[in-house]
Amino acid sequence: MTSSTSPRVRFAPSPTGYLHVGGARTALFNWLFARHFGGAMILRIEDTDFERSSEEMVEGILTGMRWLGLNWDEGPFYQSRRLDLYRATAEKLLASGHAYYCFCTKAELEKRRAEAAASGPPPMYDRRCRSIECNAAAARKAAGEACAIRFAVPDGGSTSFDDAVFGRVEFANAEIEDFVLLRSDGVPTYHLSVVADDIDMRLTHIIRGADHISNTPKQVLQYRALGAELPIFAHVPLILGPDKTRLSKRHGATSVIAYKDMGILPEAFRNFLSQLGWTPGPEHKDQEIFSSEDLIRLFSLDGISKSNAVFNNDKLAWFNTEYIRSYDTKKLLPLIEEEWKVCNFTPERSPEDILHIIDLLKPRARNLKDFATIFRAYFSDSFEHDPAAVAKFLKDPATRSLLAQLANRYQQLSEFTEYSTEQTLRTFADENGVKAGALINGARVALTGQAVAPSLFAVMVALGNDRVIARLKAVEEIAQ
RNA sequence: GGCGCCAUGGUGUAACUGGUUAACACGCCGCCCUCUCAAGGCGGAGAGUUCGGGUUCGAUCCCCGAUGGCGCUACCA
Repeated sequence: MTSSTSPRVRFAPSPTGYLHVGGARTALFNWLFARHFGGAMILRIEDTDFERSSEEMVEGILTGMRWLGLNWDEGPFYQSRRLDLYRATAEKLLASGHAYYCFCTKAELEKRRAEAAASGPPPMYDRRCRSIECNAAAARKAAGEACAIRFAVPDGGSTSFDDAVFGRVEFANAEIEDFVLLRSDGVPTYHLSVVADDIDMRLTHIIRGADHISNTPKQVLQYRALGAELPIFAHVPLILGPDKTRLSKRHGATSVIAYKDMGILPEAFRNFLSQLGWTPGPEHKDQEIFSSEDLIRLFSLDGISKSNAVFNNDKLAWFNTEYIRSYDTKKLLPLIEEEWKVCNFTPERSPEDILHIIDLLKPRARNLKDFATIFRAYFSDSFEHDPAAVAKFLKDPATRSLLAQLANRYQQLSEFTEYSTEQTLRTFADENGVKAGALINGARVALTGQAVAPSLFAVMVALGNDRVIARLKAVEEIAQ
């Protein structure tokens, strides 16, 4: 592929908040598209709203992208450091008669808007400054009067574009306001800076949220006025909460990092996000688990859906268990160690034992946090017994007493294997006329603190005879 | 309000350019397995494709309208 046909895309978040799931998916789609075609992914920080932007949020966004494994090829570029480009672009538009100075102050505009709203008509800018003669306007500006620069939207006709997802979209020019390009303080608005940057950065495809569809004609108008070639627009449907309103804090976690903190695997989250509003086509309709390589190979704009998608936590949880289950244990270990660190938990087992235990446990883990909470007993002697589990399987004094006696049998065992431990327990149960199940269930709680665990005898071997014996002997001390 | 977009079970999606008992996954229910729970196996409930017209031999698919949802409507992005 030659460089002229190699696509260039960008993710352009505004650092007014952390990376949220909608933004993450937009970033993911851009990334998949770039990687699929061997193009370039550019990261641009849209921080022209100085009030609301912060360096901390930029860091948060970068952290989120790194967590998801979405790397970029150029940037991050900061719009706040490219002000000259925007001013020059505005000047160009001014010089070619596509823009004009507007001396209306913000207060005046607000007042007029309020009045207009009362009487009915849509509160669009009335274009009053458009009729000020060029020279007169220049003179006023030279005299020090504050002014913004507005784009002069054509009077009649319409503006349209062909969206790669939505098809042809058309807006009557009469519906488009003479929007501000450059504020009176010389800072560009979004409308100006996106276009100036998208042109300057030679972007070929603009993949972004569908909330920008209505802004697009304003941008198309600028491309034309600037004599620039239009990129291909691809608007991605929005991600909604369970109540079908736009995903927000009300619905719980919106920051991508919150999902990391919840114990979600980045690969699982990425796979889940990829399925929101995109499908690889009918030949893969029975498949939902896709590796990054699959996703990159299969991704295309045609697979993007037009309707909004609802974020489903259950489905995400399912992806997560699938990924944990099949994750390479050695690669899982550092992620689990991170969870331990967060919980101030220190394992007391050897590295080999830890690997073996993770292997045993990962098929039934729901998330990474499990290893630092309900699975503690496998890694350390300091763990709590779940009161509900104790009440269910250890409330009978006879069971407790038998389990303590069982410890003595295990003490005499010459080899401690799944087979020998099971035989010992079953024989012991027979001799005492109780069901093996009762002892197994009780032992499970005594050994792991939980009513749920892998096969008991596999657990015993993983724990080792010393711990098994000690914990069984201590069964009477477990609080009821 | 105006403008734009969208509309398949509870959720995510499939159904080649109109012809299928409308498919798959998550979730839900039941059974099997069994030392618990997951997993796994088997089975089930759940949509006639938002509604109403039209075109057609035939519409989830094309057209019109309605309804609903979402988006935009700032010197925010």
